[in-house]
Amino acid sequence: MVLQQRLDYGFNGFQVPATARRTRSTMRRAKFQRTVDKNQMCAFDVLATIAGKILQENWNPTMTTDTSSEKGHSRFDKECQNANKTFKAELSDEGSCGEKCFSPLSSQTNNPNCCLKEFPHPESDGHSGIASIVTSSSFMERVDPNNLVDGKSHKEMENITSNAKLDSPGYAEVSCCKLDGDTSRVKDELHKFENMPIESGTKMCCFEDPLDENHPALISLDDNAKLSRYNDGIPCSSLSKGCGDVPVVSRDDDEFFFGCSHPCTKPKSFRPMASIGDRIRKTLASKYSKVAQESKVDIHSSSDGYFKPTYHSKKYCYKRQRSQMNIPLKKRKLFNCSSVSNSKGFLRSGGIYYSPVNDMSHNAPGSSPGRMREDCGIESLEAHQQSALRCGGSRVKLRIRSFRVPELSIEIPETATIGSLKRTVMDTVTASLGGGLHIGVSFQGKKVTDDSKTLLQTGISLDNQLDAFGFTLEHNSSPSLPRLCAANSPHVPSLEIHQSPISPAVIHRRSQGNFDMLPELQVTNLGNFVESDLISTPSPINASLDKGRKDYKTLYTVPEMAEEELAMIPVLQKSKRSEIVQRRIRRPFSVDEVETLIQAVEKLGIGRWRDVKILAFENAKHRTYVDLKDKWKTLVHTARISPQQRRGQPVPQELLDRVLIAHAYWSQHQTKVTAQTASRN
DNA sequence: CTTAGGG
DNA sequence: CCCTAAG
Repeated sequence: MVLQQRLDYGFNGFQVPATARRTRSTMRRAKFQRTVDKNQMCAFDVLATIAGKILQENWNPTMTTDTSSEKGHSRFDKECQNANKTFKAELSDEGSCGEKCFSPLSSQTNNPNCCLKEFPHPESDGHSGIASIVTSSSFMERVDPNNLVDGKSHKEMENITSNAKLDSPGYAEVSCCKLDGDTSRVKDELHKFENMPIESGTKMCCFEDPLDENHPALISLDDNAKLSRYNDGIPCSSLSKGCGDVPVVSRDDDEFFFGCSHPCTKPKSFRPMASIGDRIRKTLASKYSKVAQESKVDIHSSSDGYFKPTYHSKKYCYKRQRSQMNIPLKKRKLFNCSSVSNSKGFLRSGGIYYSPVNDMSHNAPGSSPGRMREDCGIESLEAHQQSALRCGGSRVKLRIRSFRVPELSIEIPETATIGSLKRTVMDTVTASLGGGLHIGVSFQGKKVTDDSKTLLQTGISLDNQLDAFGFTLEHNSSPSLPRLCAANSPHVPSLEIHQSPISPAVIHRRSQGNFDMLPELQVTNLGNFVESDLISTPSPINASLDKGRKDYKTLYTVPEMAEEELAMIPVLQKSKRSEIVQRRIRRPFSVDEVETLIQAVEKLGIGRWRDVKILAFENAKHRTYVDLKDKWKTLVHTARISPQQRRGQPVPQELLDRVLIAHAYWSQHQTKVTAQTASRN
């Protein structure tokens, strides 16, 4: 058996650009600016739309190493093996919007006089939804790892940190994962803003220098913008919403909610989602006491060396989405927050995120640097407001610096290619985003739960300390613990270690509202902002806590093992934690197996799959009788279709003929028996 | 737990 | 290959 050392990457969140991206080279932060009329658009809608817009985009991971643009396997491998350098995982939009592909929107962002762009509603339905937008993106946020680990050098950490989030440019390189949005998407999504007033462009132009790289997204909200409409339970984004399984909510702007503007081929059951309001209520009921949900996306390589995420999608119904968006439809269950166990299933969604407070001007009073936020689903997004950004007497302008997605964890072999790594990251990211998102709003340290309140009623006004205003992205699956952007009462999660001979050691965080984690990690979590680590540890021994690593929040090490053993991990985790649901690795039946199956069925008949299993596949542990039944089903189907329609490893026609014969015989036999039984009765 | 059937 | 109803 070949043992293969694996690298385990723990991404504690990708950085998602606040708005559309421009060129990769400029790496500017997008600014996003909209105007909302009074009472026409609730705040949640605006945020939801923005978040959804961003997350709808197709992401394509781009790996870069070190600070240079050098790419390549050898370089990367070297980096990984040294395990003391950093890498950057940049997710970009598949090159579809490269430098040659400026949208009208982005192409004007450098012109201060033309920073606004109006996009009339494409549909000539009388609506005149127009939004203003300013883009000036800078997605590269760097951090000096040496400053994060209590002075320890980065090399001492013996791992690769990933995605530290600081907003100060000019630091040494650090690995980070980013999601770059496609500018054109912004334009598309702006169409969703119907019934919105047209605001004079000149009114908006003066807020910020579009060339300023640090300028985040801007949202212009009316003071009286209501927070209510979001209560209708519409998620702002849901990548996993295939046309079929997810209800397309009938709503004026439902097209925005993913993609299914075209009728689905198959109507499926309508499964309404819990409204955000309900979830918030539930959340408050368990305020600060629930276990922080944390999940990982584990990716194991199959025997063919191709890396597969935990889940694979089967259908792609996403508007403008490409095949890389492998969001399994069934996974939506795991995102459903109605069940705690389910919510733990796929995404280890309890990320702890350390909000780097490098921009002190935006800090809430009394908040300490390195304040910690505890998430159960998605990284809170930073929403900084600037009173200087006011425009008009009754509008509140918010600045969202970036959206972030929850922690991700992937695992790949050392020998994996960069392409494999990209695919892995891609799958992981898309999977994590697949559950859809909700927006949470907190103000002055308190979660705003009444969606029907206006901003004024909530106390959000121009003269407020706007920094006390925070937004969070929440998974649909999340139990939705409240997350506070004001760090007055951060609840520090605890740690919980699970180790087994096979399953990786996992440190789970548990939100208890108090400090009960290991002191060492407490210090770390409070004092550092490193978002995630890449830990390459071939032995579970390294998973122990006292390794002097102070910057990690999650340890997830996988011992060397063979492929088949590796596939057992989720099973063990599932049985142990009752949370991890891992799809088994696909193992196509060989011709020999098919023949064996046919022989057994010919002998035993259909419908005795357990006997077939015992008779013919006793030693094939990975073939359950359900598998055999399924295989027979597919064999029959295969035999009935034309050879041109068949896919996969071809099965000899002779075997297929036997399948048909046996199936026909036993079907008839069974029906005879049934008929005889029925006639007897 | 097995089986059957839809996804 | 997953999920679930049904027995």
